[in-house]
Amino acid sequence: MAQTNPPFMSGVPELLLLRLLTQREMYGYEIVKAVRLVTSEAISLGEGVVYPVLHSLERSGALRARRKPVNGRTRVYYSVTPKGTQRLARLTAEWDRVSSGIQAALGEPEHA
Amino acid sequence: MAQTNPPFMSGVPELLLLRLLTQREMYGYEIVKAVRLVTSEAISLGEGVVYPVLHSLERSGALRARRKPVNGRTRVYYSVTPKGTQRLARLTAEWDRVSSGIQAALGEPEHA
DNA sequence: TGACATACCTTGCCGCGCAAGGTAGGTTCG
DNA sequence: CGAACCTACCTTGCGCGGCAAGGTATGTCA
Repeated sequence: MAQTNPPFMSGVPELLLLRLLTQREMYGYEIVKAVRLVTSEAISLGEGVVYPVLHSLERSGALRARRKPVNGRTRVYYSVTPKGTQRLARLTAEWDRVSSGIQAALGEPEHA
Repeated sequence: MAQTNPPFMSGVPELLLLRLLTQREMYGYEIVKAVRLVTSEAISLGEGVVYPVLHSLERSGALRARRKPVNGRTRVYYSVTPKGTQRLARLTAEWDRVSSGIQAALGEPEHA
């Protein structure tokens, strides 16, 4: 009863974060709000999603973290490494595959 | 620590099955193969996904089951009830929202 | 007889995504 | 100076969705 590979629909938060960070360096709290913005409120990831994903991406070498004091408060800025760029490419391709597959299914005539 | 509402990316198997069954009455084993077909191999749902979803949709009144002997073997054909049609509409709308949100995020310029 | 396809089903579990809660500094305002 | 609220970071705990695996039974064809 092994659960070998991840469910086919997962990994979207990861995809979104990598994509955002490709455009510019950002910190967690900022990302939480940016996600709502760029997805036109369609998707809202809480901090309980964002921070863990950030940490795991850093651990796997897809992101680099840089602590930076701003106004006497510390922010952790993340930027995408080459490894992260690769990962983004893989996730994007997979997303395209899956979503266009679903689109195809939905696009079929209502009655055969 | 309550888990109130379902994760934003879930319910795709349900969506797919309802959509297929809208086109014609089908039985489980047939659906397993149909999903691969209509999604151009992009998505493959095993029987361990399909049957439980079928049962839960029936329990909730979205599907009606009809046992029908074919070649001395019994098949269970499922068809969509009005309730199921409503559910399909809701799921489709939600999928459109989410997937176009992601599309928007992915479509942004690589560097700001 | 064995192998393979059809056709149904359930069990068990992994891990994603999430709500909730916790810490701490900054500002604003009465 | 306390209260209320925003910024900014974090972890804990868990529900449940999706899945692999395994189980039953009939049909069929070499």
